[in-house]
Amino acid sequence: MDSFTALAEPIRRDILALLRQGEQPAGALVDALAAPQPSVSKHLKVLRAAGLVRVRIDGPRRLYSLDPTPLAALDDWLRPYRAFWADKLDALGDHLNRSD
Amino acid sequence: MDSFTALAEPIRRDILALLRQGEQPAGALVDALAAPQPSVSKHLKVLRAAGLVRVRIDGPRRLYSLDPTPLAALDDWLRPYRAFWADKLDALGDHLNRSD
DNA sequence: TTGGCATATTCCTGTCAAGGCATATCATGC
DNA sequence: GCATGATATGCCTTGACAGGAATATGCCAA
Repeated sequence: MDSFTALAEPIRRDILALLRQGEQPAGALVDALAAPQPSVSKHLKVLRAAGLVRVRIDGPRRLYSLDPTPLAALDDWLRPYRAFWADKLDALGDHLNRSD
Repeated sequence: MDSFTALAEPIRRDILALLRQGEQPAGALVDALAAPQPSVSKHLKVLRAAGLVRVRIDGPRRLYSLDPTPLAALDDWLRPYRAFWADKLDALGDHLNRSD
């Protein structure tokens, strides 16, 4: 599954957001998300397949961490579009929300 | 449909890429993509619903153009992750700085 | 108003992925 | 080895969505 598709699911974006705090065991994610354990496990599998997270085995636990590579690729994908909202800012006078 | 989901379909990203060249009638997109006309029309509808394109009526034609607003939001969504690939360049695995 | 071109919509069907539940695997401590 | 906790996997059902073909709508010209 490509990273665009992997990111299409809200709960998977929530997982990534949680992993910004650093490496975490799967159980911590289950607790934080208040989602069924098998569901989280399956979403983690998708994120792994898309290269968005890495897993490290620590005894009985799996420690998940963010792998930013596909996000950097997404950033790259956005590049040719940036001129468009830069233009919009100039032309329409800064009513694009920059505080968010 | 949210923009993440809208962007998950490759042909829709192709449409956006074509629209970087500027406003174009639906028919030009059909030709460029070599896809069935109803298919392109339906994908344009999804892109419209997600706010990624605007449409302007010109006689019998519909002229589509890029609306960068959701892409700017995506750029914003990426922001808290940028530190991660910046860090990766500096020092591997050093995610201790919680800048967010 | 009729015909023709451009585009949208509808219906149908197949596929793929998510959710829920049960169960399997794996490592650890006793 | 056995029980236990942590995590993954399998099966099943359901719903969402894409593709294709046919048709509808809308606009214009003659």
